[in-house]
Amino acid sequence: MLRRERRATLEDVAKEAGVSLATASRALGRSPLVRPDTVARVHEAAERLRYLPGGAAQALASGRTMTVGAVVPTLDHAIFSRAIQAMQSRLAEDGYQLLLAAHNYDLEAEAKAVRAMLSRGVDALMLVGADHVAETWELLASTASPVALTWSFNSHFDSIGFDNVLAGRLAGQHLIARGHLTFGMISGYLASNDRARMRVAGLRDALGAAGVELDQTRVIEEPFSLAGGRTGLARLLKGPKPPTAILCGNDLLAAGALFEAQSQGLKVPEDLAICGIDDLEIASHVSPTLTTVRLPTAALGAQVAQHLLARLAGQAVPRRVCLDIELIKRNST
Amino acid sequence: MLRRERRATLEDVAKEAGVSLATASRALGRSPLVRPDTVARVHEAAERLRYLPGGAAQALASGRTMTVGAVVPTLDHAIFSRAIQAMQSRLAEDGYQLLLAAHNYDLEAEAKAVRAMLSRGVDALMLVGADHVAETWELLASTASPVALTWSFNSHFDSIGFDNVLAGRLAGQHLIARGHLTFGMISGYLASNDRARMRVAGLRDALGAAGVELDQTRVIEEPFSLAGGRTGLARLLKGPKPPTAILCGNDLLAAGALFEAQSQGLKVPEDLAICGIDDLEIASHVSPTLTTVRLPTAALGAQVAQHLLARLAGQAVPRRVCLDIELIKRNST
DNA sequence: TTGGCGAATGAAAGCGCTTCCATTCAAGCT
DNA sequence: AGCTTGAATGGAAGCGCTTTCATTCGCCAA
Repeated sequence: MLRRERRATLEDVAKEAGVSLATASRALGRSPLVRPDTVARVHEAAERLRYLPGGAAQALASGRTMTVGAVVPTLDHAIFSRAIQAMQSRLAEDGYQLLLAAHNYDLEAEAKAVRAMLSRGVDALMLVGADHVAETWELLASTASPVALTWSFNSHFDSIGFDNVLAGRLAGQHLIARGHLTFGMISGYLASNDRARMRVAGLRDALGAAGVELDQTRVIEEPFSLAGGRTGLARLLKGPKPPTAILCGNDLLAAGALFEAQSQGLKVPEDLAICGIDDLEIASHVSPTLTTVRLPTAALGAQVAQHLLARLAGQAVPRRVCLDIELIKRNST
Repeated sequence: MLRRERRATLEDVAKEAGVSLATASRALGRSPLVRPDTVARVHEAAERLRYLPGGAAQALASGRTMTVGAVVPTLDHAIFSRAIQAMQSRLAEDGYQLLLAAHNYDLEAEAKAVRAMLSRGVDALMLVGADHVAETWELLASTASPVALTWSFNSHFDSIGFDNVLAGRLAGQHLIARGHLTFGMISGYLASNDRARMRVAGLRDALGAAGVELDQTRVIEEPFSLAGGRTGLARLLKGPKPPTAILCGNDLLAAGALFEAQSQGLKVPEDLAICGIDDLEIASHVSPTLTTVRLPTAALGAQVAQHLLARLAGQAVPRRVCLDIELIKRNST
């Protein structure tokens, strides 16, 4: 049953339909210069031969690959996988494919991925954050393809993201308003992650405005996970004068902290207030439900796709899009 | 600062290095037929010109795209995003890129994605499950690229997965052993999802062996999410003679069911035993911790990549790989 | 009838690589 | 010295498309 015949080419189709290569190409490529009945003949021929266009040849001849690249830190966080999912659906609507790479917060690996994608050929590219090594910046600067930076902002490239400082600040103001005076923060690793650093800065900002200091030793770095949240809180509680309110870099950390607090016998929010960032599904299902700052990540993904698509279509687009974020007050604070 | 010079081509590099096109190509392509000092000269020239190979041309000339495609139902479940993440890392090690598409359990969309990838050009392809429309099967049968089906098995294509029936059966046997007699199952949607159907079958199997029936009305279909688990359990409890033990199609449903049980004042596991499938991180952090069947999804992803890579390298590989799964007993049963 | 024009089609030139084949040259033999 | 041999290199033919430019043809106005 193996068919060893070589894959049909456009030339075969043209022959089968009794037209020239050029006409066949135009007929399949929705060009307006072909008579409708010719278009039909060519399509039938293509169908009959089970013709599949050869992407490599198309790309070489046209200069377009119909592919968009995305380079993210990881897919292991719902945040990114959801954004990617949304982005891919939107791209697919316009016939674009998605080339994906994750670098696990290794910026050298990121540079390699960007280089590979640019070499491989992508019509546009999205990256996360504004923390990149020099090689990455050079690569981005020298490519002709549209580039979108996401999650945070940068003045040299189109950026679509949210105000991460504000996220920290909203949480901080809320906690201050609740009367807390001793704070802690459980963050992801700060190196290679400008988003995380900005959230800390935002919290510090809000506290500062109320005359409260956030001691550096009270900012704990842990992996973005439930386990990270648990050990993070455990570390915080071990110190002198444990905080009565903590902000977590994301909801996974927050949920982990919540579980740890409960297993240490602390009442949330009475003994300890916990605030997250992201608004993952889990935030509204744990008890107490989790106060958090909602980040519209699916929308982010869709917008990035939309933005890139528009640029590819030659349309004018804003160089900077800042999506709204919002504090969701629930019962953990 | 914009550089409008057209991107350097291999010909430019060859000229710069004072060698022929052929030699330049060989020098950059780790061919053994070039003198080391020539290789060095060419590399320096490439560096100097900031040469990036043109993927389209490489693909057209060599017939290899250095790209592997993956088509998954969704990235919104940790299960898939983790597998994809692992797969991508492994592929990257060998210089392959990952083209990704999600179809949201829409098998027609899946066929479109497969067609697009095959057309675009992928050297190998991975799909999830063995539920596919005719067009997909035809496409897979007529391509020369290696194909791997994952999660479940199929005799016509290489398959890498686990025994989903066994997953259901392990859970069922465990619950039976705990003395339960009235069961329910909260599953994802069964249409377009052979994995889900097999898990139900496995449970039914185990119960049957103990002389217990699983009524069809006790198999609830809900979206794979915490919310789905909640409403699923709520529906189950509303019926006559509510179950004392339930199996959930995945851990998200199980955690949701657990939250719902607790908010309805049921004690788990005393009043109700809950068992999940997947062993997500959350399973070991909720209280009571969740009994579940561990599926090695990250390993799955890595193995798929490994398998495809081996086939691309012309090595012999098993046509069927069944990964071990294991019941993890915790405190929810 | 003839010239002119636009619509539809065809011929052919690449796109930037890989790779087969031919060529060159130095070293190792007899 | 003359010949074989193998290593290193160059020449050139594609890979399968898109797109520019030229050509053909029918039709209308003159």
